[in-house]
Amino acid sequence: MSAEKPATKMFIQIVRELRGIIQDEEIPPGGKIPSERVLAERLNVGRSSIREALRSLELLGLIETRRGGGTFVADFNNHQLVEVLAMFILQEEKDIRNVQAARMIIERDAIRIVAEDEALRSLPVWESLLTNVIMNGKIEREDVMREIMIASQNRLVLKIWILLKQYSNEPYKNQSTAEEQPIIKMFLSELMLGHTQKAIVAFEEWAALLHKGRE
Amino acid sequence: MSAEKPATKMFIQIVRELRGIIQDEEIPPGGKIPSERVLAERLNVGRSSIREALRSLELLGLIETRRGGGTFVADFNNHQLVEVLAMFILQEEKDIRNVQAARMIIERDAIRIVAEDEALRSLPVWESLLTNVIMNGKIEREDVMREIMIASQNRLVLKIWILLKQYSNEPYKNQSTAEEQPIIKMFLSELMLGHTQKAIVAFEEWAALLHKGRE
DNA sequence: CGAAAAATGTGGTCAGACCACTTTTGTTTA
DNA sequence: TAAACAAAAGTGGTCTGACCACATTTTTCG
Repeated sequence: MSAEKPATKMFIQIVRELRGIIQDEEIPPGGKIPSERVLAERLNVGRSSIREALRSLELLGLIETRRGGGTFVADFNNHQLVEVLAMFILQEEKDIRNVQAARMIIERDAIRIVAEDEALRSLPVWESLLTNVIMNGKIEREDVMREIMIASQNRLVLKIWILLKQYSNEPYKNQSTAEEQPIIKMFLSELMLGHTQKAIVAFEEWAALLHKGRE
Repeated sequence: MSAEKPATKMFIQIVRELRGIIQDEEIPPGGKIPSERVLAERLNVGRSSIREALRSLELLGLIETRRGGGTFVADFNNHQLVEVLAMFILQEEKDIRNVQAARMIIERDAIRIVAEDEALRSLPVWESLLTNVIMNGKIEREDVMREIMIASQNRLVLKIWILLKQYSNEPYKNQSTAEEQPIIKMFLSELMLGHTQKAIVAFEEWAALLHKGRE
């Protein structure tokens, strides 16, 4: 009949209440949430139910817990979510090429973002990297790309990138070879000039070079 | 076994083990997971710890539970994830933008891949979608993009896309408006013709249109 | 006053107990 | 034999109470 079932699971309900509490009491990121025992009494449920809800939120990276300390509202920027999902989703991906492809998609776009933004492409870091290549002749692709990923200012994408990087597990450790240097220089130069397409072309040549040297 | 200091939280560890079990025993989507009591004994932990892990995965929509029935691995799709994350994060407009941006990066590249491949852009599905737009006038952006993601043949990227989609999915099932239709038609046409740039431009106009209609 | 020590608070984990519900099993019956 | 029914077993849902390990606060004492 119309008898109200607990349509939503208890722990989902608790998640809702929790959000209400955080909101009503204006607990800021980093702020402390009432203890599990207090919450249990306040919401009239068992502590274990409270914990199930809290653990869920923790897995999502929405709260942090410190043993002996308490539970705190997390900084929304560290989603543990990505890692956990990766555990389930990436696991079965044996095909490294897919990972590599995914990574390049992200990298390519980050380059575009940086190149097309006056402020971003003017960051001193590119000049610094370029100088480094010319002077020392050694630089790692990963380091360059990390700077670009960071510059592109999307933490979520950065997170995914780092994750893919771990999974692709490539032997890119090599110092840049003499063959690589002119490409790197061109890449960075075009990037700083805001020539998106040329920068991406150079980027792809660079990638192809490394890839070729491995088979 | 020695007294190991669990660097990672117990319930996270259990999540890992769970993944291993699902993998090793090749439990398919919809398949049944061992009962909580069995798992507790098998992993030598308390049932409550098992439950905390399971509840976390349930919140992520990775498993389903049926009271009295059992626990089952789910098919990644519409589950609490969106709702819960929205509940906590939606206020942070910035994060949503990041998700949306990440999603568009992937979509844009998938379009490129399809458009630049003779065989892919010739798939009958595009003609079918186009017809659908013209005849019924209604089509969802999500459905179109899903076809493109699938066609681009990178399962990993497809999965990431699904994840991001859940994160950012707009609550409204907006049918395509009259305003949208010409853009959709142009998009699909250019795609089929292999005009990558034009297709992407149309794609972005489409996105902008949807985005605009929401503020 | 300041440092050491004790008390308190908090999350982490476990064990056991019911409950409500579903599935399986076993028995009876048409 | 086959269908229908009833009993038993299995499973998730929840609560309680008990320790533990660690962190913070309070008290005590030099």
